[in-house]
Amino acid sequence: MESSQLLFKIQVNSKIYVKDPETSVLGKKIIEYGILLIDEIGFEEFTFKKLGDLIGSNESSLYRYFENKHKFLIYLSSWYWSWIEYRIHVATNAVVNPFEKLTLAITIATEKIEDDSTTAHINESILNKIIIQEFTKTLHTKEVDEENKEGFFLIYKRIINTIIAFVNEVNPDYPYAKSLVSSIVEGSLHQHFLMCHLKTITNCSEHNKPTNFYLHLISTLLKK
Amino acid sequence: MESSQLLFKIQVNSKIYVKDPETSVLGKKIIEYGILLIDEIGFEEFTFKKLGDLIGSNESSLYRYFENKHKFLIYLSSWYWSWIEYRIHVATNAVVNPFEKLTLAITIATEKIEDDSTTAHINESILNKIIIQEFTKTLHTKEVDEENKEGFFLIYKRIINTIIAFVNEVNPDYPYAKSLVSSIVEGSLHQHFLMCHLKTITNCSEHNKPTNFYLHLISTLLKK
DNA sequence: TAAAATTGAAAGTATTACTATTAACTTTAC
DNA sequence: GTAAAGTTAATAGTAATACTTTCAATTTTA
Repeated sequence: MESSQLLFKIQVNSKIYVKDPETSVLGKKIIEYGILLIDEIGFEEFTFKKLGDLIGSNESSLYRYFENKHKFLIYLSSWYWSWIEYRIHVATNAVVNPFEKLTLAITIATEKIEDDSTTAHINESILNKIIIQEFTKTLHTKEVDEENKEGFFLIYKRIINTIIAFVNEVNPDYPYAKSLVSSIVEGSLHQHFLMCHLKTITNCSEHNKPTNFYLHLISTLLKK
Repeated sequence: MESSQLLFKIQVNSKIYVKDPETSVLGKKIIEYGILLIDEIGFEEFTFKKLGDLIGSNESSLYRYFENKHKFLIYLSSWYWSWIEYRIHVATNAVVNPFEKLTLAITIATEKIEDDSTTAHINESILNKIIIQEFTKTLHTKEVDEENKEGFFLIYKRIINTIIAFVNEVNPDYPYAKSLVSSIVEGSLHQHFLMCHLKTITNCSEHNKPTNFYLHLISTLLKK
C-alpha cells in the first residue's frame, strides 16, 4: 500500500483548500465521508454542518480545511481528474501506435469506475458517481473566469489537451480536435447521467457503454 | 403582434407553476425581469426577494406563481425548448430531403440566439445565455427522476426524439442515433460555454461556430 | 353590487453559511 | 521536561435565505 501511494501523487492546486486535508486524520475523514454524504443527499442538500455531525466534528473545524462547499467540490473534482490523468499516463506511456493511445485514453476517460483500492480513504467508484452528477456545477458559476485564472481547472484542461494531441497524431487534418475531445470528456458524463435518469434519449446501457459510442465515433470520424 | 402570438403557443407543463404567469401583468413581469436578473447575478445568487425588490412586488407574491427558484428555472427552460421546437417545426415542415431537415434542425438547436421580437416580455437572446449557463442545473438534482415522471423535461426530450428520427431517415444503419443527438443538443450548450470561459479547449469562436462543428460531424458520421 | 380572486405588507420560522472567541489538547523546540 | 506554538473543538453569534402565514386593500367577475 505504501508503495502504491508513492507512485501516485495527486496534485491538487493548493489555492483550493485552506489546509491540505491529506495532512491530518480529520482532513482525510472530511474527504472520505464528504464523498459518501454528497452521494447520499446530493450537493444542494450537503452542508458542512451535516458532514460535521456525521464524522463527530464541529462545523467550524471543517471550515479550517475548505472555505465553502463549492471549493470542496472543486477539490474532489481535481482529485478525480488527477487520478484519471495518472491512469491515462500509465496506460499510454509505453504505447507507440497513436490510435491505440487514443483508444486507451478515451476508454479511461469515459468508462464507469469500478471500485479501486489505491487510496484507503477514497472510494473512486462513488467519487465517479459524484463527478457524473455534480461536476458541471464546478464550472457553471459566476466565478468561473476568476477560478480558471487561479488554475482550479488546470488538471481537467490538461487531460483534454493530452487527448487532443493524440487525436492530432491520428489525423492531423481533422479540423475540430479540441471541440471533439472536450465534447467526449464532458459528453460521456452526460451519457452516464442519461443512462440513469433519461434512458429514452441515449443508446447507452449496461451492455452498450458510452465508451463504445465514443470509440465508434472517433474511428469513423478520424478515418483518413 | 397578435397574429404572431396566435401562431406560436408555448406549451409549458402546468405542474411547473402554481399560477400561470402568462395570465397576469405581474406574472409576465416575473418572467421578463427574472430572465434579466438571473443573467446579471447568476442562478445561485438569484432569489425571489431580490426579484421582488426589482419589480416592486413582495416576495410572497412571487411565491404565488412559482414554488421555488428551481421550478422557475424549469419554467424558463421549458419555454425556451418549446420555442426551439416550434422553430424547428416551422423550418422543416415543408422540407422533403432528410439530410436537409437534419441540417436545419441541428442549426436551430445549436445556434446562438440573436434577439427576436416574437414575444414582448421575453428576450430570447438573454434567455439563450441563461440556458447555456444554467440549463444543466435543472437536470442535476436529486429530484430528477420524480420530475421526469411529472413530465417536466418532456419538450426537451421531444426535440431530441424529433432529431433522432431525422438521423434515422438519413442513415438507418447508424447505431447510436439517440446518443449522437442527445450529445449534440447538450454538447452545443457546452461548446458555447467553453467559447466564453475555457477558450483553450474548444475550436469554436465567433467565426467558427458550434453549429459548424456539429454539421461537419454529422455529415462525416452519417455518410454511407 | 356582492362575491371571489388577487396582491401587498408585515411578521415569523427554520436553516444556511459563515465568523469570532476562548479553552483544551498536541506537538516541537531548547 | 517544560514552555511556547500550533491545532482542534465547543459555543455563541450574525446576516441572509427560503420559505409560510395572516390580514387588509384592491381589483375582477358574475
